[in-house]
Amino acid sequence: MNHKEIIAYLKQKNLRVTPQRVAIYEAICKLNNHPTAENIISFIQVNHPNISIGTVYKVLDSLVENNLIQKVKTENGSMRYDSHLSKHHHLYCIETEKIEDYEDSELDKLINNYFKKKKIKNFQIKDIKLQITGNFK
Amino acid sequence: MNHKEIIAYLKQKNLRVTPQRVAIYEAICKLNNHPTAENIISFIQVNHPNISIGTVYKVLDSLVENNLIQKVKTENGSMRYDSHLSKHHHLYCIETEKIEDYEDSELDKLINNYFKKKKIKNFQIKDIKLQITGNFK
DNA sequence: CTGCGTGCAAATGGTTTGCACTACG
DNA sequence: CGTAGTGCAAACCATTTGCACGCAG
Repeated sequence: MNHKEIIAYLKQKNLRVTPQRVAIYEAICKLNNHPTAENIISFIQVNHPNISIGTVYKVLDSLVENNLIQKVKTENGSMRYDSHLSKHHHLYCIETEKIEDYEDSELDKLINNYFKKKKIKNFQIKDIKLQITGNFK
Repeated sequence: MNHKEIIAYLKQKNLRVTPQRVAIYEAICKLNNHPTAENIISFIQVNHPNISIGTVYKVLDSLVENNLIQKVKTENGSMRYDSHLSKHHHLYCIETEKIEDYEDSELDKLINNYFKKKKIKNFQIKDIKLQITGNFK
């Protein structure tokens, strides 16, 4: 998604278009693979030296609220952000702490079918996410 | 697991038996359902008024390292502890933030079989955990 | 113009750390 | 007795908040 498209997208979502918002959203798109707030900040500070950390967090929150991005929590507690919106699971690399998206509609179907037959008692399922840990080869 | 058994268990794991350790491990067993460090501290402080927060965290770390308990991270980033060691998944209640264990060897078998056939390219799976979110009825 | 968005700096909160002291084995 | 464990308080670090100013609509 390029600059113009981002601006159009923000407008369409009824968000005020500010240079900071555009930059932050652009950063998340370019920094593929779940950047932390820190990653985003240092990426942006190249072109926006006076953007403030507080602002970044505020913008991230509003992007999450308006469903432009998703928040992913990690093993060590810090948050990561993902511009990839469709339902997906995550691969966690034990060694490098890298996180990658994993989409697999066949697997989703399998699991959904399983829970269609076998309900969990006293619990109504809303969503199922897999955390797959291992190593990239 | 009662007091005596806990002491025996710690010994068997080559851990020094101190009143603090016993109390903390006992607290986690009794406070079924994934207490936070804070939950544990306030539970223990009834009988051990001068136990220190730092100590609790240190003991929790050593119990985790020695495989007496497991660490579970939550949505909001704080850690929870679980004396339940066998492989299991988690049910997250959206409304109450309650976490419950979910064991289902049939499901595990299904998923393992699936990934035996369909490998993820460039990734070697070590473990798979499901986060099932929804509501308790 | 009006109010949302921003920058700054201080506050927060859960967790960690350093160090002198204590007590388990 | 020697060393691992403890208590305390200060440090950490990612994130949040409050407030005055600035800019988008």
